[in-house]
Amino acid sequence: MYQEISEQESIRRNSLKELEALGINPYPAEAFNVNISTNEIHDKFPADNSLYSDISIAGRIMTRRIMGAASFVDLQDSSGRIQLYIKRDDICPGEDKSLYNNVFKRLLDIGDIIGVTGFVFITQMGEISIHVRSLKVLSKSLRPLPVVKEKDDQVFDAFSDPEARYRMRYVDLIVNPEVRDIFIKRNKIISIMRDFFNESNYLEVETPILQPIPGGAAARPFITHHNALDMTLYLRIANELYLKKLIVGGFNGVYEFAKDFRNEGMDRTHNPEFTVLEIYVAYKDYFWMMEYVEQMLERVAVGLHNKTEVTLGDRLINFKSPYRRLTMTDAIKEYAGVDITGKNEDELRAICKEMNIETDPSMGIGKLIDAIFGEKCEHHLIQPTFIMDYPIEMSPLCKRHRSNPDLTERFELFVNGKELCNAYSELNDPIDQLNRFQEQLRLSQKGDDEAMYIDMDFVRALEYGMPTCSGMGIGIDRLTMFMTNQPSIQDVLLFPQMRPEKTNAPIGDPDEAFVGIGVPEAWIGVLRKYGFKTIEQLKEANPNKLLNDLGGLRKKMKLDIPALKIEEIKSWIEQ
RNA sequence: GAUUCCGUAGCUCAGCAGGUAGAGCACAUCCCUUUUAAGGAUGGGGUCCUGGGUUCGAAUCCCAGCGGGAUCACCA
Repeated sequence: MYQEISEQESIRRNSLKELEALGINPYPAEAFNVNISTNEIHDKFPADNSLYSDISIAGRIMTRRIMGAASFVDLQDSSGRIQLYIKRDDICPGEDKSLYNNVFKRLLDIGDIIGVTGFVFITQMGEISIHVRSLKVLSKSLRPLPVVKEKDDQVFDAFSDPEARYRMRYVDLIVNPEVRDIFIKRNKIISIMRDFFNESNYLEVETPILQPIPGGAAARPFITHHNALDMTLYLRIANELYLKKLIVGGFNGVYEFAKDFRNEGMDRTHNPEFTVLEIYVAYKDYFWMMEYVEQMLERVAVGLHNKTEVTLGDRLINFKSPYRRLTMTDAIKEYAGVDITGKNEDELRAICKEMNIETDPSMGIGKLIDAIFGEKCEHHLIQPTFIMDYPIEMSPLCKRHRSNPDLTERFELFVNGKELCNAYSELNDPIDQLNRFQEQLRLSQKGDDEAMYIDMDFVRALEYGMPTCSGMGIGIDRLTMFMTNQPSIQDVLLFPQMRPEKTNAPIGDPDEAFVGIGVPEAWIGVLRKYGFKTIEQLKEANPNKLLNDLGGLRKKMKLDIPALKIEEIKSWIEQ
């Protein structure tokens, strides 16, 4: 196949061949011994300069400033950048200057990966740099990297096209250091949480992603098929039921950082696959869990920022505990100005109508209340706020409220007007659980396509007895968005879901095929430019028209190649 | 799904009362031994997203499609 490449790519491929011709392997197999990183040098030099006379470091060439027989290179490794000073007569001590003149100056490019040895010094301009004694090619880059420049914290020509950044995250990570930082912070968030749970002696577990019944939440699942078992399987929408089965099994506390999958819309806060932390702890209730969440988030914020306040857009969010607690009824009273206590379905529908909130007939009491809350309250909840005691219809896995049977012991934590956590005193009454599942079934028959599936194995587990228990789920992607001040979920996912790219696959027949039917090599490029990518296309052409057009192109492009004869063209086509 | 904006060189972008496609960086050749958005000289590089239409003529105007962003709707 033939792949169209740009001029710059073609130059780099030629450089690659030249390197090989010089006996330099552009992709060597052996390890390169690195004994220091760029940030270590910046941290410790020159206070501790005795250590930096014999260093060995590797990274990517990010910019070059060539000044005759000496050059400066910005080398980037995983921790940052450092300037290299490369002097011809230092890396080429003998008569042969080709390593500098040819290899470094001509055959290496921005984006190539090299290893160097040398010593650290400070230039006249005051920049800590490495005076290079030897240089080795570690990997040749065949595609030109976007060149981002910077002066006085002002960035020039940033690689900023979101589509290109998300599709080619590797390039984004190379040239945009703040992107790398987001993902380092994301990892740190998870580590802090994991440490926190482990200190409590809770057990990290793994539960099935392929589930026969997509339980534990209400959402449209991705559906797949297992061939050997010849059965439908679903990618999990939640792992809640499995984790609770483990509490039945006798673990005191279990947690899982889980990828969940939901076959729904995508936007700034939703990706079809996303990460959720769920944790379940025996003998606790939702009051205990609120305090645990407060401690956890405070610790994450301090771990990342050394303080509990976190900047989010033009707001400052303070994760210092305790957080405000508000029942859903009180929140609606406060922000919507109505008391929903004791209201039936028709009355709630009337309230919605009055407030211009859209409803449909499938909505029960729970969904109607949720609609009012979503419309009138959520966006007010900027600082971390626990909303407690949700209507029972909305929470089929949650324990009935200890003092009001129409409510559940559930809370959600809202931050910046968005839901961050969801937690319950878990329902452990197997008979009530089955009734609630059956109620969900009725809702789904009524037309609610988000009602839950019934998992009879889960009911059976509860029948063996689950201790009182509190569980909590928190969206790791959203938490990362809050903690790193990113407005879009795509910016906290390394590889956000995208529509397939227009194929950039190789098109057309290779050079050999054209040569095979007698086309002179010099003409192959012209034919491609003219639109003949395959032999088949060429054979359908009119020879006389082709002769005329190619002759015209030859003149226009000032090609220094022999003109074609009609017999030649006919012979290609007739072969 | 709706509305709206965008798609031009490797990157960032200009060009759009329709008339031979531009800049900076990057790239190539040359000069330059402590520079740093290095500098100087010269040069090459384009399916103007795709397909139709209007027109003597379309990157530019119109229609459709593809891809992306934003807003809204949907979404435990």
